[in-house]
Order: sequence, then C-alpha cells, then structure tokens
Amino acid sequence: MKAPNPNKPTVTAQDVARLAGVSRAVVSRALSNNGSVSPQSRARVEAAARQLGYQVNFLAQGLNRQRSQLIGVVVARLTDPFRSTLVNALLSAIQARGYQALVTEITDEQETGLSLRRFTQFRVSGVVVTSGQPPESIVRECIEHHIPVVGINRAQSGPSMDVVCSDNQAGAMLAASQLCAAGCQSFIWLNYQGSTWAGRVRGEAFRHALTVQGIAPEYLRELQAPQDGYEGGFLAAQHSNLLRPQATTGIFCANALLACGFLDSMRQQGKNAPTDFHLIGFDNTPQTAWESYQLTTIHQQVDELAAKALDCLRERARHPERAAQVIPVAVELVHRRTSPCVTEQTDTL
Amino acid sequence: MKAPNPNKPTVTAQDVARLAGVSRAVVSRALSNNGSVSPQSRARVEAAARQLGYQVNFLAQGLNRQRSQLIGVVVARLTDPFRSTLVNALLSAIQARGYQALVTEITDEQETGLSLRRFTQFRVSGVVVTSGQPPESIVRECIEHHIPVVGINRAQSGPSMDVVCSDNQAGAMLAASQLCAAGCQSFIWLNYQGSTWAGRVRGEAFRHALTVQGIAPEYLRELQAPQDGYEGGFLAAQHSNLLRPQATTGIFCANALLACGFLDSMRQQGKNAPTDFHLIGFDNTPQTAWESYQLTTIHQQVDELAAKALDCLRERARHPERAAQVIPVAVELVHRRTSPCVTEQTDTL
DNA sequence: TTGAAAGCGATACCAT
DNA sequence: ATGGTATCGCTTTCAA
Repeated sequence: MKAPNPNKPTVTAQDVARLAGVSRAVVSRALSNNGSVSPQSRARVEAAARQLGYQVNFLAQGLNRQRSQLIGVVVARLTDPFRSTLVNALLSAIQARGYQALVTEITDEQETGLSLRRFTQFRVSGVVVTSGQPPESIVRECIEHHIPVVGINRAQSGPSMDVVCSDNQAGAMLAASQLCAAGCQSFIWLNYQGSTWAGRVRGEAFRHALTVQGIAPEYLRELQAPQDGYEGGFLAAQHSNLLRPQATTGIFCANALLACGFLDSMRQQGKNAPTDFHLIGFDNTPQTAWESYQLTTIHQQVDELAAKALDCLRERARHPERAAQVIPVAVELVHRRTSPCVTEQTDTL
Repeated sequence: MKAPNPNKPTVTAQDVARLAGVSRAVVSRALSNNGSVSPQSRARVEAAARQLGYQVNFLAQGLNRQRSQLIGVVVARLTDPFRSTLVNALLSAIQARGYQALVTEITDEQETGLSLRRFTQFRVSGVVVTSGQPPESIVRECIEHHIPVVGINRAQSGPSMDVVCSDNQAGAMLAASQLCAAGCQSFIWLNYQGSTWAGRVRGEAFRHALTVQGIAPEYLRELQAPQDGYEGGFLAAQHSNLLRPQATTGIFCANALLACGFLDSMRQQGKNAPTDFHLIGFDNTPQTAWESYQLTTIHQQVDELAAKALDCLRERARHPERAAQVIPVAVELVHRRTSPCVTEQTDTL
C-alpha cells in the first residue's frame, strides 16, 4: 500500500462527513451547491469543513467530473512586452472566473500541438492559444473531447477553433489616415522575415488602406527586418536608405518593438520623427509611452481580448456544434509624438 | 451515471490492455517504466498505445500518486519586464524537467496564501513564489503535505521555505565601486515607497558598500519615488533637486524601470548621464540595453535563478526535514553609457 | 432530503 | 513477468 502520511493526514470529504454526522454525498452536495441539502445539514457540513480545514482535492474532482478547473494557455517568448501584457490580462480573467491557468511556453510553432495534448491530459476546461498555430487535427481532438479552443490574434485553424482578433484592418486604416492627414506622401511598411500571421495581415491591410486614401502603390515600400524585436527594427533602419528628400515618409510597423528599434536607429543616423519622418507602431506596449519614444501607436485592448476569449470558450462549451467564429476587438489610435494629432489648421485658410 | 461521450470515447489503459492482450497493470508498468515487463509485452503495449492514441489521464495519475506533474508559480504584475523575463525562464525550466506550470497572478500580497492553497488542491509537486510573501503558516501547511516551496528574491518566510536570491550585496558593492571609480563623490539611492524586500536589501547593501568604499554617510541621500515603475522614477526626478554643483552624483536604483523613468525625466530637465551624473540600475531588463537608455546595470541571471529554484524543490522533496537554505546567485555589472567602464588611465601617471 | 454504491482512470502491492 | 485488486477522493445516480 501507500506509505501513510507521517505528518498531517489529508482531510477528506469522508472526515468532514463523519464530523458533521452525515454521509459523503451530503458533504459533496453541500459544498458544491449541487442537489438538495437541508439547511441544517448544510450548516453542519460547513462548520465541520471549516473546523477541519477541508479542501477539495481537485484531482479527484476533475477525474470524476471529467473536467478540471484548469484553462490552458499557450504562449511564446513571454519577454515580449505585448505578450506579457496579454498573458497578464488572461491570467486575471481566468482567475476572475474561478479557473486556474496552466501555461506552456513554446519556442517553436511545432510545439503548439504538443501543448494542446498535454492540456487535454489534464482535462482542461478550455485552451487559449496566443502563439503558434495548432494543427487542425489536434484542435479537432480537443473538440472531440469537448475542450473548446480559442486563438487570440491568429488565423483560424480550420473550422473548429474560434478566434478573437484585434481589428487589424481598422488599425491599418487608422494608421494610413493619420499618416496621410499628417502630409506623408511616401510610405513604408516595416515587418520582419517570418512574421506572425497578424503582422502579415496588418501589412496587407495597410496597403489596402493606402489605396483607399488614394495613394498609388509605388509610393509604398516594404521593408523586411532580418529578425523580430527591437534589434530587428534597429537593423532594418541601418540597412536601408529610407527617405526620399522630397516627400515626408510615413512608416507603419508590424509591432511596437520593431518601431522602437527603428526609431533609435534612425536617431543615431541623425533623423528623427516627426520632423524627418512619421512613425506609427502597433500594440501600444508600455515602453512606447516612455518619454524617449512617445510613439504614436495602435492600441490593442488586451483586457477585451482576454475577456472575449474566455466568453468564447464558455459559449462553445455550451454549443459544441456551432460554426467557428471570428470575434473582432476594436483598436484605437494613440496619438503621440512620432506622428502627432493633426488639428484642423490646414483647413483654416 | 454519466452521459456517454457522444463523439470519441476516451481511450483508457484498459483499452490498451485489451488490444495488447495484457492486463492494465502491465500497461501501466510498460508506459511508466516502473516494475518489470517482458520486452515483448512492452512492445505490444507500446504498439497498442500508439495505435489507439492513448494518453495518460494526469488527473487519475495524480490522484493515485498523490502528486501531479504540476508546479505552481506565483507572480504579480507580469507586465514588469523583469518579472516576465523571470517567469519565462521558469516556464522553460519547468517544462524542461517534464512538469507543467500552474501560474497564479496576485494583485495583493495577501493573495499569496490563497494561491498556495489552491496549488495544494492540485497536489502540485512544488511551488515557486516570485512575488508576495506567503504567511509562514500556509507554507507550513504545504510542507506538511510534502509540497516544497521556494521563493525567488525574497525574504525567508520562516524556517520552511528555501530561497534563491540574487546576490544583492555583491550587486550593491559592484555599483558602489563603479560609481566611486568613476569619480562620484555624492550618492543617491532611489527606491519607491513600499518597495519589495529585495529593493530594501539593495538599499541597505548600497549604504554599507559606500561605507566600505570610505564614503561618509552624509554623502548618501535617499530618494523615495511615490510609486513603482517607470512613472515612479520619472516623478522622483521631477520632485527633487538632485545635483550638487560641485560633485558628480552617482545614483543607484532599486530596479530597471525606476532607472529608465528617472533618466528620462532628468534629460527632460536638460541633465544627462554620464556627463551630469552617473546612473546604475538593477535587473538588466531588455529595455536597459536599448539605444535610448544604454543603462549601466546589475544583471540578474534569471536562468540560473530558475534552475536553482527547481533544483531546490527537488532537493527538499528528498529531504523534507533539512533546514531551509538561502541560495545565492551571482550578479554581474553590465557597463553601458550611464556609467561607463573606467579604464586604468587614472593610474597611468 | 438522504445514504449506498457505482464509477472516474491509473497505480502499486501481492500473490501467482 | 504477470494479473487481480484495493485504493486515491470525489461526484452522481438511484432507491428509500
């Protein structure tokens, strides 16, 4: 058998039942508010539970219910400020709803599937994918086990996964309008090689938004950073000769880190925003608000993303068959120094 | 009873046993490499398991073993770059050792205890506290349930919790030496009101280190930011008249965010490092390396902190009775622009 | 309302 | 080496 716990033996529902003078069943019902229990029994159970310091064994509970109070979260490179902000919001939302977060870090898109598998082994109540693209087959496995999967800011992975996504189109449009209103006549889209899906979508949307603004395609240049992050943006600015002398250039970046790196590198070259060019980033991470950057940026409402993602899980748990949805979340343009708010002054005359 | 799964019924060890023509017991042994199994049986079990796509139910496994493959992590404000870096390292280390991370975010020191309780309900294999101070009583509860608890960068919470801690004394000494060698004659210690334990220790150690360097106490001033973070540092610099005209001031900050905010605010006032003052931060977060800051800083080896924390859990699981330890992790001075490396030139003459 | 009992799925002991 | 079986702790059905 098992070695008896030499210290404090675990308190079980059985112990509570004994002390309260009722059966395990009553204890279970009383404590989980399921089924009917007389007020007196309930009181006695609660008293006994408190007295013994009883705590439900979630493993046993989950085993029986075939579902744990766990929600799986997949994330990559938590050191990226936007990701940590998002995960922070997710943790809050998850706990606010009475769940616990099971977090796995992936270093490679491939690992997403493995993470999902491990989540199912814990019978999680749902999965939130914030990085990586899970193979449709594995998502289906989850669905078959009645485990809803939702992605944040990613492409739909087949017809089984819901997605909550910041409105990249609107963001690109806001950026394009702002840059045009600010008088830019030449444009650059900055992204990195092997960008995420969201980054690519933003680029496409920016191109489209410029067209809508009446900008001819030849006035948009694409700049590929050799890598992601601050360093990528920094290098991108070094390795290219950006500015046409005649026209103010408006630059839109796939994310905040790229924008910060780009800006620093440009400054090192003696060029600054908004005098020499305009710059708008995506994400509105804390650093973009710092005095040294004051970056105009597209703000993502992370709390909203998190909340909608969890709502989505709940909904899908109820209606497993319903078609997968894409739920948009509004974005906002935050005016800061690298492309200041344009007042109506041009219309004054 | 339970509603039968309408889709794919869960594959259990029983199913594998049936297909392999052996008993559940053999399946368990074969798959967990426990007990003895004939090579042939093993092969058949493995084949059957693969064929059926069998996955162990961790809930059942944990219930039986009285221990899950979970490790609890307590963290606050994940948006702080140092915290997210540390948690990132912890996640990697946890997964590298075959565990899964159960993460709880606390917004208040008080919640630490509640988090630990919930961890025990999942029969976690260990707990890592990176924020907050768990009440000694609850830590003891954990220990009594054979759940080791380790803190990172915090005070020992009674005799039951091990602690892994960056060497704040050494860090302060490195900072003091550097500032002195750079010619500073007047010093400021910048921290925020209600600082963490680590911050306070660094302050004390800095004071001591200056004494060792032969600096009289009256040349050290303490500056209290009204809050933590970038904003706190920014405000601290605004609300105080820092520099004596005669002597170069050396400033040491409790953390990186304070330092960045402080630096930006000083610049706004027309003062910059290292010309007008010297500045050294703690943590070496990614942003301190950015071109706009290039902050000289004390580097914490997060991977080392994470690795030692997990080693510690393992050790304590083996020896529950052993006295609690404090395990130091070395820090390094990273020379950057706000207090550049001092060459031997002063000795040349 | 209540309690007895049948699981949930896996593990480890013990006898074979 | 193998299989039967008790057990981990809780939930839920079912009959009383």
